[in-house]
Amino acid sequence: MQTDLKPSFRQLCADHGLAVTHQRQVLYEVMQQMPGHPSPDEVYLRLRKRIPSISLATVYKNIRLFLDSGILQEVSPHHGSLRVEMNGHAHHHLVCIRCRSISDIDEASIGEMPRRKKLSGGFLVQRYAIDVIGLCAECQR
Amino acid sequence: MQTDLKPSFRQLCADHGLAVTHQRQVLYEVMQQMPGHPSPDEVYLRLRKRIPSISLATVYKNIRLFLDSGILQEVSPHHGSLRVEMNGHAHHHLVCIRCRSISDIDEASIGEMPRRKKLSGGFLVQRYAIDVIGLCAECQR
DNA sequence: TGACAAACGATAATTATTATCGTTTAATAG
DNA sequence: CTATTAAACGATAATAATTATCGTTTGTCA
Repeated sequence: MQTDLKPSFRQLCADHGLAVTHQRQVLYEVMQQMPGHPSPDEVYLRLRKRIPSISLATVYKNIRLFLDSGILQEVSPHHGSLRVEMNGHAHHHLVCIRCRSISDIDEASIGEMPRRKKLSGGFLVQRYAIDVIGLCAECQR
Repeated sequence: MQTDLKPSFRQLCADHGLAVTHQRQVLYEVMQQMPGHPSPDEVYLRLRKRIPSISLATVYKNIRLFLDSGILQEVSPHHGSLRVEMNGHAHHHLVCIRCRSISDIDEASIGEMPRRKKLSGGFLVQRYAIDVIGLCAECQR
């Protein structure tokens, strides 16, 4: 009996020109079973239960591959290294997916968010940080 | 002649219980002159022009101190390590400043952003990533 | 001014991630 | 169905970013 996850992953790989390996297949399945925002290490620990011989490097390599192919997305578009915010005014960020540049944009220029103090679940809102993700003028050619 | 930056920094330190050292003072001044989103290393390179003997560790220690005191802010509330987004639906994030947890919230629950295709400067919008920053129910006590 | 805690500089340690390389495996042509 | 070959694997070294350690120096406050 074939599970119906396999064919869809096989298709996904075909669409992106990736070879279908056992490791990749199980990696993908394991991640699907981890809702939320797992780190590569967390994925690795889970994956080892199904493929004890798997390497952490393989996990990193394939997660990067999935991200670069657009099969998966990162939680933060700029998680790389610490950046200090030196713009004192209320503003948000334009993040270019190609050149990775971050530029500032006035809150007024993109429209205000409807502000609420409390959200469902009792979360107390302090501020909104909005990343507008797309292509900057330069990178559109 | 005293520059009027010094007294305000002195006050800032007093408010947050920090000692006023020469290194800290110049670090702060240098960062103020770097609009945008400098990295610790970029700050270090600039700062060395004014205090050649300064250590990179001192830069890191004091930036962290400033961040923890709330004197400065980070560009991204979750820059730490790579996180994979496994929630397929359109959603945004509630980021707790205390426990660092990231939970998902439906786009509908926080109100829609006014969507535009193009922004001033020719930026081509692909999607919005919104972080609602504040305190989760747990951390409010 | 002098004592003491805090901050400094140098550098070791840690963590996250990527690169290298010899071996194994999947794709596919015959 | 098997042989060829490029791609992927596992182990591990290398790199980059950040934090910890520790002996010395400096700011704070009595």
